[in-house]
Amino acid sequence: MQTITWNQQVVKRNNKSLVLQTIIEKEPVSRADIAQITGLNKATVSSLVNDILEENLIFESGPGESSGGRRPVLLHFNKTAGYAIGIDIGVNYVLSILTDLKGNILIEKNQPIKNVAFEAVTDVVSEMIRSLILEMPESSYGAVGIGIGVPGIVDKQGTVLFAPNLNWSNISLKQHIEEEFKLPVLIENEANAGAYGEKQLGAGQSFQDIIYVSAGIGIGAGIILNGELYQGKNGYSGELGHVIIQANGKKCSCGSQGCWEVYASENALLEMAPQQDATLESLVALAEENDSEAIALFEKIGASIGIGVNNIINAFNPEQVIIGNRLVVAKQWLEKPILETIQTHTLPFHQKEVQLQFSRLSVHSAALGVSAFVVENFIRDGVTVL
Amino acid sequence: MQTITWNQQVVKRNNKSLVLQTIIEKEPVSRADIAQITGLNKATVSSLVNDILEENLIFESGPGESSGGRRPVLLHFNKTAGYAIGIDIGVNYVLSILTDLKGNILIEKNQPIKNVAFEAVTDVVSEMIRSLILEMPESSYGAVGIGIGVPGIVDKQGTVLFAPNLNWSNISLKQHIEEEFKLPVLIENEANAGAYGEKQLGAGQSFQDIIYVSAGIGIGAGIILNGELYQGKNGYSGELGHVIIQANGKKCSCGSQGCWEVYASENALLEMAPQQDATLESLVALAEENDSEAIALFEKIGASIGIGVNNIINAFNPEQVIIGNRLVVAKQWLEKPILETIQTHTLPFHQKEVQLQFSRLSVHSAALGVSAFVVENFIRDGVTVL
DNA sequence: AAACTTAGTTTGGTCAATATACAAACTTAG
DNA sequence: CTAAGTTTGTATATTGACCAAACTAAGTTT
Repeated sequence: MQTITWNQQVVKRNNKSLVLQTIIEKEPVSRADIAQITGLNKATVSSLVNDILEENLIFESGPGESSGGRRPVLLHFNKTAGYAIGIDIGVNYVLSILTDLKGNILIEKNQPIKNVAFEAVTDVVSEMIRSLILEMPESSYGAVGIGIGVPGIVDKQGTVLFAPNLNWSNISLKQHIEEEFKLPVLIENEANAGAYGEKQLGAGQSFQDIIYVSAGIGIGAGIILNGELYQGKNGYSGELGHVIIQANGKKCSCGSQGCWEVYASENALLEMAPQQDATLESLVALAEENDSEAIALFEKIGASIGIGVNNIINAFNPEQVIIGNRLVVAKQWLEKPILETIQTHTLPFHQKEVQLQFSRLSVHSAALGVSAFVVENFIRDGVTVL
Repeated sequence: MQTITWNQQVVKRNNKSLVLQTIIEKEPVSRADIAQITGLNKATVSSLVNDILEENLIFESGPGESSGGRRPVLLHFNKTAGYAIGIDIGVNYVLSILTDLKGNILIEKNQPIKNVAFEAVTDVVSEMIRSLILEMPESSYGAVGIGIGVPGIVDKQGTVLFAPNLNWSNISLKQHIEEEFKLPVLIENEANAGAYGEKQLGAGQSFQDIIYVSAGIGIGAGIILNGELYQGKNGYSGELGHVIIQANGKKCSCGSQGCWEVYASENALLEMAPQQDATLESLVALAEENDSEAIALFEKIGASIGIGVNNIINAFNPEQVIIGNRLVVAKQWLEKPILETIQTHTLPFHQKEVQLQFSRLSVHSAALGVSAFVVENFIRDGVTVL
């Protein structure tokens, strides 16, 4: 049984968080505006704002326009009160970014990797973090945390249980990085991270129920319900790539048969290509030259993606489906077959208002997602403790 | 933006609810126990308990066992302070129950129907409600509400958007019943109701993430995440019966192809049966006589159910999957092929700890689910208003 | 210049939770 | 059969958070 008791401290913490969130979303904004938006009393807002001012998370600027009376003091979110580090570990690269508290990228580093052994990768990651911290501007709070996205199954303790493409299993990544840097560290599945990134900073900002499909070498998915990432029982859900769309179909590397990703991923694309040495990029190049074979290939993949998206819509009835990761470069040829498949398969009631979109943050979805996560944790826990 | 402000009233409401919930779950229980369990101060508990006593929702009984000091006053939930009405509208029957506030069934009425026209069905429903109210014992609050489960898509306003098997569309059921009885009315999809029933009173009581598969004439699903029913954007989610498990497969009545329910529902079973006039009951009778053809048929259906359950587990990573509704009578022959399909298809990490179970409430899942919903709403809203 | 508006602060009040002290009722050791 | 210790539950005063209302500040409108 969950035993959360409610008292005045909880009330204050929540209201303070509400005021801060309002400032972040609506800046510049006056105290009077906040009172109006939140329904809190002017006096309460004033008091809470003063608390937050002392914490350096917001600042005042010169008076704004009068609307017929005294001019308001405008409040702004101090997005450079601290910085977050976001890392995206891919199968053949490590991408790292330093962002301010609003998710703007200040520094970006990208390093190809060949050796995917745990020690080799974490060496690269550590080195990148060190250099980001060195190059970071001065600020009140410094680095507020490190977020890492991983292409694999991660549990709630930050252990990478299984990452087939990296050949990792049971790696205590969070503990390892936390010990080295003594900062809050958070590990998330790459698709979950991408979903959160798009929700906070990209294509999904005005939606509450979003499914983000990470269509890359395999297929993963991040599921956002009621505005929050759904994590399943053990923290690992969203293995939508292994939903069966063809009973007794082609063998999948997971041991099952007929999984979605066998028909709709980058791997599926390359396997179906007639060329021996095809890459996603080479096929896109062909399609751009109007090569009908390449275009037909993309359309076939698109139809298969559509089958899975149909399943997602019927199962979750989300407001929005976002397609992300590498296959986005072929959007031009994929979009139509996906939409057609939905139109001919999905229940009309579910189809009616759902939005299909492609990633807006491109390669940064996952890194921005974990960095946004870090910021959220900092704002929620870190500051109220002060 | 959601603008929930927090104040002392909210605190009190939540703490009061916490205390009442504790009494319901742990009765008989003393004030001191509650303070210990909830973390609230003894005095606070005392005051809140007195409030709830005045509302007649709990009562005191003689002193309990001493544990070395003064003997405690035991508190009990007054489960007969009011009664809830639960209705399950099926394709060829209407089942109605009167329950106390703990979900015990006091009166049950079941009436077969042939005419599924809206007016005919609501006449039956109204008549049943009237007679239940007449037969209801005296109590402080009387009938606290009416819940109705419907085999179709229901929106958050209680309108039945589409119920193919009843041939209903756009029926303002909630409004209609509310006007007649002047009681709170709540409409829910049959599978959602069943899921909630099993969660509160049946097989799912100790789990937080549950998928309830309603395997009947069609297939529906109720999705419980973090202990709460997931309702999707418009209140209609969980159309898992129309997830595609065979791309370009058999035509489905929904207009799509290869939907799960085309392969795994009661309809699928009857269609595959060699006998012209087969029914679920006749096939079960055959299987009980060891008819190998009938048994093979159930096993085939079981394997198809397994494919869909695999998809559910990989997508949601739930703690428990409950199979309910009519096909449960064939549990004996279905269980093994379902489990085998999961073992050979589902990701090992997801498979590891998930429970597969069959409904414990049998035909009452849905009716008990809506009735439990009514009780919950009453306890949460109804009483705090007093 | 007077009247009105709007922004933000100060003051005093209310309410819920809490700490503390205490009474009631029971057990146990000698 | 006491006396000491425990446990349950209540009474009282305090704390702290929000709020309403009065007030100051700084503008606009007529």
